[in-house]
Formats: sequence, structure tokens, C-alpha cells
Amino acid sequence: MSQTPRLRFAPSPTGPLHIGGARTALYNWAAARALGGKFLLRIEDTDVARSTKASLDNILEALSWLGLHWDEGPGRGGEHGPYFQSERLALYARHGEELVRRGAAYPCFCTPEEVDAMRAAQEARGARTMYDRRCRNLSEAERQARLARTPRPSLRFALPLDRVVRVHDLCKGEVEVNTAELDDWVMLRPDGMPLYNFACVVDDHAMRITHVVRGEEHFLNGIKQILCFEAMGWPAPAYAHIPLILGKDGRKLSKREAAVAVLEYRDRGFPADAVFNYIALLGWSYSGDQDVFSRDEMVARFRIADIGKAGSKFDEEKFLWMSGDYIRRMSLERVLEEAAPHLVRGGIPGGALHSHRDWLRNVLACLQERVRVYSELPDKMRFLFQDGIALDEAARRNLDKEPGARAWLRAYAEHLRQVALPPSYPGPRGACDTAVRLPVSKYEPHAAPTGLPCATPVDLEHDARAFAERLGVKFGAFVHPVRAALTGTTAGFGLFDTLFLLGREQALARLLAAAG
RNA sequence: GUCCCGUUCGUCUAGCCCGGCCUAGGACAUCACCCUUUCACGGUGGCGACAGGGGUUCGAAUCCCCUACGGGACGCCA
Repeated sequence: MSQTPRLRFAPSPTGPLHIGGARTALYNWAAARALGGKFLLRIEDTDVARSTKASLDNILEALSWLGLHWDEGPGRGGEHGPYFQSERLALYARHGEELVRRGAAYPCFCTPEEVDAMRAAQEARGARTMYDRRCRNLSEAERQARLARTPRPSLRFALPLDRVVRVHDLCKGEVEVNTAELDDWVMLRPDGMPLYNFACVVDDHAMRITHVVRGEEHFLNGIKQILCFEAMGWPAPAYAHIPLILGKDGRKLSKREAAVAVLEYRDRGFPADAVFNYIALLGWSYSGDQDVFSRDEMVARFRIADIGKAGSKFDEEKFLWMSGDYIRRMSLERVLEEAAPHLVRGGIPGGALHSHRDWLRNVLACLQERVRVYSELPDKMRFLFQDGIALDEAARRNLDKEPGARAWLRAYAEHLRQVALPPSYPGPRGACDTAVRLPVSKYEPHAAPTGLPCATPVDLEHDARAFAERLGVKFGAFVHPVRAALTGTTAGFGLFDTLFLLGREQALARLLAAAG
């Protein structure tokens, strides 16, 4: 076993890359990295009717987004290409013939209709459905006669009868299967298109694949493939058949309960790193007490044998938590960059990204620990861009809770005229935003330079406390109506960060409007 | 139906291979409290599991058997 470890992800482009496929790809990728080998991508597009360009693009995009970069494959080339099975037909034909010569494969003249009928009859009898091998037992004369009539038959693998195959599955362990459980599977269609098991064997060999990590549904295919490798006289790779991802109800993950396409999570505003991390955790764990880890950390510890043997349920709550955790740990510049498309889609003026970058960065700083996905951002910052604000019900109640509240607001607005608030968006804010870093925390004393053209959030708070005292109002009571007037809601980030970011014109107008 | 695999807190899991360190650890969720101008974040604490039954053993979550339940496969799909 001195050969370079080579692993592959081999999706068929018949739909968008879903969570389960992504996890399979991820484990193959991680194993390749952990073993110091190569990770390749091979496209199994032999089902012409169902393969689409859109699916292919989706898969490529999703893998790239997740950072699962392949060393060989579409767009990257490599010595063992082409990496699309539909472009390797001559190879399959040649090896098919070879197997016929060796007596390990035979032409089958049955039509799909005949096979379907056979299956239906077996089903009706309650028997196991299996090809009855009628073409395997044809006499040589009969075979030649049929060949004359049907020059292009399909090709079936002549399965060794009644043999026990023992495999050491890297995930499942030792398993024995009697070939009586299997039937003579079709290797090649009459039109020369290979079927899964055959194309897989030919390509895994041609591409020097050493380890195959794939879903448990392929376990019996693994047995068929091992037998095929054997018939070809080739060494088979090591297999690991891993359990499937289940939905909340314990059944196969379905679209009903969660988004299944990887790119849907991107579009909902999950950071790629968080998706990578969460998917990795579905059936594998970094350690007993650490759930959040980087790609490098994972690679350093990953071993195929450690993949869990029981199916795991997909828990969107934990996924959301993890997404928020990643966003919180990210640099502001990165948040700004990654959130940008979501802001624009959410109706935030795209121009602000350029004209008010510093201001926006401050806004995001205040929101960073308050969202779980980027797409929650627009709704939480929209009030900063509006001219005036409508109050929700809870906010309205806060205006009426204290009898004098409206009067305080009017007085506060008047008072604020004397205070150097930065201009409201889209006015120019300049130094106010570059020099002041939000959010202001009482744990980290504010160190804004003096001589700023505007009051900082800390200044504003000192000022407001003094103002409330002069008014004879408890600060806590004062602050709620102000928030309601400024933001239209009762929730949000620090009030004086809010006031600072909202700016002069809007603050005064909203205070006055709420005062009635 | 037949064959294969699995089963630790509600969920993801550590521990299991190499029995004792397990009064079973962590995380999400949940509850309480603290922090606090709200919401979050953060902190502290609580609730909460070895599917059931038999063995083996001085001792079993860990080894063996049975049962139950769950999943997968049985395509000219992959």
C-alpha cells in the first residue's frame, strides 16, 4: 500500500447538491487531505435522461463554495481524465468485451419491458425480485442466433453463484454477503452507456482510486463492484459505507422539513465555514468537547474509521446557532463582504456599501451578535434608511406607559438641537464613523479621540443621563420611549449607538413625530 | 417478504475496539439566575440518556445471545 491515497466524489448531475451529498464529498475530501492524498471529482452523467447542465453547475458551485476543492476533475484537468463518464464510453466498451471474453459477462437480449414484467410477476408471487438469468443460460447456438437478430444487446455481469463475499468495510466493519442476494446486474446498455456499477469499477481503477467513501445505500453495490474488480483482475479500493442523514422524524431527510440543497443555505445567509462545520458534525465529531473547528483542525484529526455507524438527524436549530457563532467570531470587514449580497437583496441601498462603508461597518458591528444568518440583517437595519418610522404595537405602548413620555420626547428633541449629532444617512459622516468604533461597551472604555466633529455614543449617553435627571425621570423609564420613537420597535442594539448611527435629522424628526 | 446495518440526554455526540478512572462528559434546545437602557451576546446553575431482557465477569454503556424498534438494499437510477 505504498500508492498515493486517492479519493473521489462522484455525483450524478441529476439535481442540486444536497446536504447528504455534500457530507459525502466532505468526508472524501477530508480523508484525502488527512492521508496526504488527492481528492478528485468525477461526474457520473450516464443517465442521459436525468442529467442536466443546471445540476452540474449547481454541484460545482456548491462544492467550491464549501471550499471542497478538487485536485483533479472538471475545470482542473488531471492525468486520468476525462472526468465525465459520458466521455469515456470507449473505455467501458473495451472492458465490457474483455469481461465477455473471460466469461464474466454475457449479452442479454431481454428488453426493459420483459424485465419489468418478470419483476412484476415475481412481486405478485411475493418472491424476491431478481433477473432470472435466462440469457446467461443460452446455448452458444441460440446466443449466436439472437445476436444476429439483435446485434446490440445489453451486457450483464455473470455473478458468481452462491458464494459468500467477505468485506472489511472501513465504516461498518466485517460483513459477509452471499451472492444469492444479488442478481446479474446490467453493465452496459444497448446504446453503449454504462450503468453505475460498471462505470464505477472501470473508472475507480483507471483513476487509481484507493478509498471510496459513500452512502450506505451503495453497500450492496460495493459487493457487486468487488466481484467485478475481481473478474477484471484488478485490486479493489477500500470501501466505507456511511449512514444516511435523517430528518427530524428519523426518516430520510426530505425537502418538507428542511432545505436540502447546499446553495439554499448559502442563499439564506449561512457562512460557508459554518455549513462545512455543521455538516462535518453529522456523523463525525472533532472531540468530546469541541464542536466548532476549522478545516485544518478537522483534517488533522479526521479518520474514516471514526465516522459514526448510526444515522444522524439534521437539526436546524443547532445549525442556526453555529451559523450565528461563526458570524460573531468573524472580522467586521468579512461580515461586511459576505453580508453585502444579502443586504442588497433585502432592500438596503447598494450604494451605501461604497459611499457609507465605515458607517455600515459600525452598523454591522452592532448587529453582528444579534443575527444567526446574514439574511436577518436587512430587517434589523432598515430603520436607519427610512425617512420617518412607523411604530409597532409594543413601541406604541411604551409611549403611553409613562404619562409624561411624549413631553419628554419633545423636550429631548429640543435639547438634542444643541448636541453635535452626525448627519443622518445619506448625509456625509466622515470622521464620525471612521474614528468611532461600535458597539460601545461598558467593559471597554471608549477611547474616541477628542476634537471629533460630533458627539460619540458615550457622550450621548452621559448627556442623556444628565438630561433625564434634570427632567426628574429615571433613566430606565426615559430610555424606552426614546427607543420606541427612534426605531419603531422595542428591541435593538444600544440606544446611543442607535442614536449615533441614526443621525441628527432623523432623530429629531422621529422624536418630534412620536411626541405628537 | 428476504438480506445487511444500527440503537448513549428531545437533538448532535464523547466514552465502546483495549471491561473498573462513568455518581456517563461536551454542544444545541429548554428552564432559572447574573450582567443590562430593550433585544441579543456572555457568565453561572438546573432538567435530561446507556432501547428491553438474558448471559459472561469480582465488576458491563463497554463482551456474547435474544427481542423490540429504526434505517438501508432488492432498477437497462446513481
